[in-house]
Amino acid sequence: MRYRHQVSLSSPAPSLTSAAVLRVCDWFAVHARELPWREDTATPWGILVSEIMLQQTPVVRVLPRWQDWMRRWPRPADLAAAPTAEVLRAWDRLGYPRRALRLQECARVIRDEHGGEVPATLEELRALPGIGEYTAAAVTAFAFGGRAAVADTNIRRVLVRAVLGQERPAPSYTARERAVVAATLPEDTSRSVLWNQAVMELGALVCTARSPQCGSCPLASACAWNRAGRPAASAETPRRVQRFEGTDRQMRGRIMARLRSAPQVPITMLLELDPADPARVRRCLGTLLADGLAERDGDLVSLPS
DNA sequence: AAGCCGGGGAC
DNA sequence: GTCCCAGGCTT
Repeated sequence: MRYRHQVSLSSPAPSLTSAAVLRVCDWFAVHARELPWREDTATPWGILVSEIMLQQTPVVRVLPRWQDWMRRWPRPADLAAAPTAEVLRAWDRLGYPRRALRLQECARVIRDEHGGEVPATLEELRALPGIGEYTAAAVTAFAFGGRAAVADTNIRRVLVRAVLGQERPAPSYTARERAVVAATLPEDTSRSVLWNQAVMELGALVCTARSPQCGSCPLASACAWNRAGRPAASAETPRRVQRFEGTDRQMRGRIMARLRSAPQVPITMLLELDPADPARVRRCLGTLLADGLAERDGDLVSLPS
């Protein structure tokens, strides 16, 4: 285990009672949404694809893209062999298209180094492109039934409220939070898988960021934040939400949308995306070319072949 | 630890 | 207009 993951034994992390854990699992059995990547027929590959698509992207927007994607590329080898331009078009407007590039790289590594099968261990998953700490744990748990501490934005928020009594997590995943997530994870493996799913769903449906429905929460009586009167977060931890309007990120998105719409696009047409500032378009196009999201052939730009 | 990377819907 | 969404990668 790496040093920064170690927890001081002198201050054991607070946790939840086993009764509270059971209440959340019971709640999940009744209220869980029916999502296609949760069906018994879902493959590890399908679950991995869903996790990548769901990174910073709401479920409702992922659903149709995932269905099309899995119908088209049901196995890693199928995606590995696809033209990258088609992969990026299928990604459509899910956002952060570098995820689509990494997903295809991921498929190629799985084909070339794992015999075409999604690896089942945390370490092997974490080594795949586009798979970080969260996704490796999620695939371990949800695709292979392994015991792993899953910590997405929902689980972090629920546990920070219920255990630490704060309205919302810090911007970065702190060692303190990590200790709470680990301490709360049930020892029993199958119970841990259910727990991860249940807390995540609770955060998505009840313990939401904006208007938590504490009245119908199975943790209400155990929740430190609720018991304290749901105090607002201190102003010391500012939101630092990223601006979008007028940024390079927005322009990159506009360029990508234009590239998806035709086999090739003249640079002159791309420059018209911001007639007042063609230098900005050129700068953004440059970063897209550097990222491998676009290709240039003379005056023509296209998605990568 | 901080900054960057899309896009859309809820408020 | 603000905030949020099953995060990851680079510096």
